[in-house]
Amino acid sequence: MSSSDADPRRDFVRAIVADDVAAGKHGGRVQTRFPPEPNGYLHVGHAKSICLNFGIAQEFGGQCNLRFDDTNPEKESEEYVRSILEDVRWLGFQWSGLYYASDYFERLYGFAVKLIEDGKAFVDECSADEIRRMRGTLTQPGQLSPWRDRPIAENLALFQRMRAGEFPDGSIVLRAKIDMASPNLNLRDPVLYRIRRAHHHRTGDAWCIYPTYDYAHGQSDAIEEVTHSICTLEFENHRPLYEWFLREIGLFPSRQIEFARLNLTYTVMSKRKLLQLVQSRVVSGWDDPRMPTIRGLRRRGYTPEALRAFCAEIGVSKFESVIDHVRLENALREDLNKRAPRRMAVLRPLKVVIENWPAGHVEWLDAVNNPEDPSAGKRLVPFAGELYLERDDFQEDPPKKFFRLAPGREVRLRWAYFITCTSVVKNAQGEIVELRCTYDPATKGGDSPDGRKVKATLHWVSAPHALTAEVRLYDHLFGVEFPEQGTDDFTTNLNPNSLEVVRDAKLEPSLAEAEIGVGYQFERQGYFCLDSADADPRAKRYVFNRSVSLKDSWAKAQKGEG
RNA sequence: UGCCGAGUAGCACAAUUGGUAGUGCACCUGACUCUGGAUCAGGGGGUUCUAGGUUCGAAUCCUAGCUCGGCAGCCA
Repeated sequence: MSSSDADPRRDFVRAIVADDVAAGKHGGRVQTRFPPEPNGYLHVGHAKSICLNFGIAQEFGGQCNLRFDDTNPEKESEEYVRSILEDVRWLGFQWSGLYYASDYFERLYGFAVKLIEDGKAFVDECSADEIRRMRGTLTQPGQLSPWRDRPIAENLALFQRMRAGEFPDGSIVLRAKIDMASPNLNLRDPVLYRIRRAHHHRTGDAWCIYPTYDYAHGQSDAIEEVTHSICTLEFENHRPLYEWFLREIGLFPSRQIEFARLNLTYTVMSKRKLLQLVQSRVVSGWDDPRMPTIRGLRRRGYTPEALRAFCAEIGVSKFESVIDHVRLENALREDLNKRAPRRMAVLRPLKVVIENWPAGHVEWLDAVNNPEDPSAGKRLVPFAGELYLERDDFQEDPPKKFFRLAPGREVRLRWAYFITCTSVVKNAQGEIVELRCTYDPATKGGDSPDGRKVKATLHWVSAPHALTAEVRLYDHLFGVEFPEQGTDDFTTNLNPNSLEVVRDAKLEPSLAEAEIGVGYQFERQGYFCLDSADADPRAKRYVFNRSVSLKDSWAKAQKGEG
């Protein structure tokens, strides 16, 4: 993690940790953990949690484990484990210990036996339906299970036989004996173990009983002696249960602290909904560049630095806020502005012929790689008698504030020459197909010795040297700020134009050496990167993703004009 | 019903133990003059939900009220 990262705000979680350290709690030791369930891909919301957990450990000289919360074999897989490992590393974090809740199955079983022996847990033969019915409601207490007072020895024997596979799936469960009248429904004799004959990605078929999250999570924290167990708000009501287990079993007193998960405008963040988008083919996969997943963002061109800076900037609180998507974009712009090499690319080419250019002549001109960073050096760009300009950079009948090319007008071609448009060539339909221009040899490099000014500098690409590329322009996946608001079906708010493919873009030849994972600024347009899945530069297949556009004040100005 | 959280600028959010209310977007102005769709600088804009209270001092603490949101699975 680079030292240039923004200082994280001192949020309420850090305040708690700082207080504990100052008070000498746990000898001043700080231990956190990031506990994903391997049932899907990580998204920016997880990045927030990762930055929080690993960040706090770093700041307080502590440690952060990566622990997979793999207690539900039916939804989990090795594929997800691998992707999560990769994403956490890519974000720039290194875990102290790599653990799996499934590693603790034997010990968790032992703790359950202890609870039974202490008369604090029992085997219940009620069905899931019955348990649900007897739990009571928000306003009424629940009823005691008829099996609640079974003798300890019988519970022990039954639990042992559950493990041994003597009962069918879902037939009986182990429950804690707490309080069926508690206003907190989580304390109404919660289930600790259920029977599921499912193949587990790590323990295989060794177990047919699996612990529930509530039972497994806190004990796993305690086993690792996690001092601060940071999770999201929906677990707040579970905290009394979390503490009950640690107290009754007599384990390390890990402390659970809840914060608000990340929400972003113009997207959805739940794994379930993201999965729905993948399965319904609205997107091409979990790594579709429009997805808020870590993989999607990476493929889109986001950098770990930008993501970390974003997380530091938004801070953490207990308020379920919705962060403006532009703040994510700004974090990327800020990062890439400092270090992305500049290149020229014409997305919608309009051919230009320089009439007074010596036939067959080619010049290689110096072009600065990054005006923000002199150490980035220069490159050479070829200039010949035919080139491409952006169609939008020419107007035959320009409105008042249009400063770019028009008949009779002179503009500068970046790093090259001043050119003047002399005529327009149209086809039978009256469409402009080509421009005729002249260049001023005295303006080589872009300065005119007589000091005359031009109002615009345009990007361009030499026609005979141009690479042809596919460029994918992305917009928000959803057309409204809050896709889940005011509708039962969030997909009705999908933005039909979230992907625009430009198939005949022209690139300056140096882009043939573009590398996957590097962001380039296409001047005056935005930041782009090679698509890691579909591009193959060695086979001359160039596919670029627009990571984020440059701020667009011209479009705004135009809008203002009406 | 219980627990928790939130009401702050047009919008979305901040504000370390009580000490001149900040950030992004939007808006306005200026600088640069080889990204005029980049970048940088500056500016306008708030009775901090209401009513009381504590205090030299309250967005922050207390009381009452109003409004809104989250959670309540043999998922995690």
